[in-house]
Amino acid sequence: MSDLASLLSGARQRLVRYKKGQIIFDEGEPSSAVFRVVSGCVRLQINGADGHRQIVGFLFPGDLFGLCVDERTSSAGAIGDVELTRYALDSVLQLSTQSTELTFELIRTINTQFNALAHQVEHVTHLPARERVLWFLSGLADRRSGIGASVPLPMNRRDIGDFLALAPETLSRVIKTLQEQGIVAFRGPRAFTVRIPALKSLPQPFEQRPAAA
Amino acid sequence: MSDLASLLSGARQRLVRYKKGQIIFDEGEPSSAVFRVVSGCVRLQINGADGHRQIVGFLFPGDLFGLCVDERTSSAGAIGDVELTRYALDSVLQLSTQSTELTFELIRTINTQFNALAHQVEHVTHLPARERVLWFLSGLADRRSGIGASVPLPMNRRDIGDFLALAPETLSRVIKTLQEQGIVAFRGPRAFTVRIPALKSLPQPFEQRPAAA
DNA sequence: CGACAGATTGATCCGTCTCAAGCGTGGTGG
DNA sequence: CCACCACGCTTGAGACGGATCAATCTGTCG
Repeated sequence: MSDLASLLSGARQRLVRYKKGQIIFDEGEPSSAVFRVVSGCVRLQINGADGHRQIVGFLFPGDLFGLCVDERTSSAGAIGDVELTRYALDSVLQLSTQSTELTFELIRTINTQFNALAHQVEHVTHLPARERVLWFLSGLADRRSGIGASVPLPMNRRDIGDFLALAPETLSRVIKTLQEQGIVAFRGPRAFTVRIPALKSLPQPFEQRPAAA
Repeated sequence: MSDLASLLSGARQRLVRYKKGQIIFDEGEPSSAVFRVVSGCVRLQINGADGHRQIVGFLFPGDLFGLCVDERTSSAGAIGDVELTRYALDSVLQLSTQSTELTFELIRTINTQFNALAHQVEHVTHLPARERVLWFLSGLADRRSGIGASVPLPMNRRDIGDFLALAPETLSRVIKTLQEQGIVAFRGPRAFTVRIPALKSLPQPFEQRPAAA
């Protein structure tokens, strides 16, 4: 399992920073770079005409995103302050013609994201609110810390709602119920603990990183 | 704009046929081939634990699908009888190390599908039933024939419902209303005409093929 | 000419959204 | 250092869209 970061070390790159709420790129823009999260959290989103927003993915440190051939197919924004490695697109594609490994990893990456999104649709459309939230929280916990530990929640309720297709009010109510039932425990709105491993059978909302950190 | 079919002509391939309802591959299986639709229609789907099903894409002649690195990340099934070109995966990857063009097109293809899925989520989660159906039908019409002409509908109501996250009953009711309003006209359950171009601003539910047939 | 799957229609129920109002907290400026 | 303000989060009451359950209709194929 080769590491994307080292495979990309030969590409033209630089470290970039974005502040909370800043837009990294917008749907429709010409695509000229690929990014990798160094620290912080990024959201991929589709902006509906009516002002509604659908978040199609959260990216965490180590994740690659923004690999589009011509146009950006979604928008990306910083959830909190973030640091990213920005790779010039032509340079990455260039490099991939010389490294089968890289090509392979690139395809794997997009594939993984497609997979995650496909399952997101499945869950968001077929699961009731309570199960959606549980799926999200336990998925986050699995990826970020593990059951039992305190898990940081970088995004706010609206972000979570826009990911799960729930109104913030509904989300809040569901979380309250979940706490009353002792299934999760919140320490403030931005950190929680999953008490009961519960539905381990649920697929994960985030890519299970194969390697690397 | 290079043609995927010709770029793949050097890969190990053969023509395969599936009959109506047959499974082409199942989620979790090892991935050993990529397919291209020759004739008929294929659905990509995620099977939920509770028997629910989410269709994450319909594939039409010319479309490439099933490019997964290790495991199949979704299931694929034949909607009617279909003919596919089956390319051996190792052979395709092998070829892509020699052809930058192919690598490029491969990435573009997955990218396009990710894009389509992302917008599907947006529409299915934020649009009311009526708009969802309209989006689907006019998207199909645009891709398959053009407004005004009679458009074949290869899939049944359940398939459409599972794509739009609507119960077949609701779908049926919406279609009835749309007909009464003179917006669409059905000639039997498997062919329709869009009377009013209506909301052209809606993004398309299917990849707008850049080239090829 | 049956038989069966798919499609339609009807009546009712329930989950979630919406609108509206409180609450808490962190940040800012006096 | 404290008071204020603004934003995010929570809580409540009500409305509504779509799901569900159940029955009937239609076309299609043997």
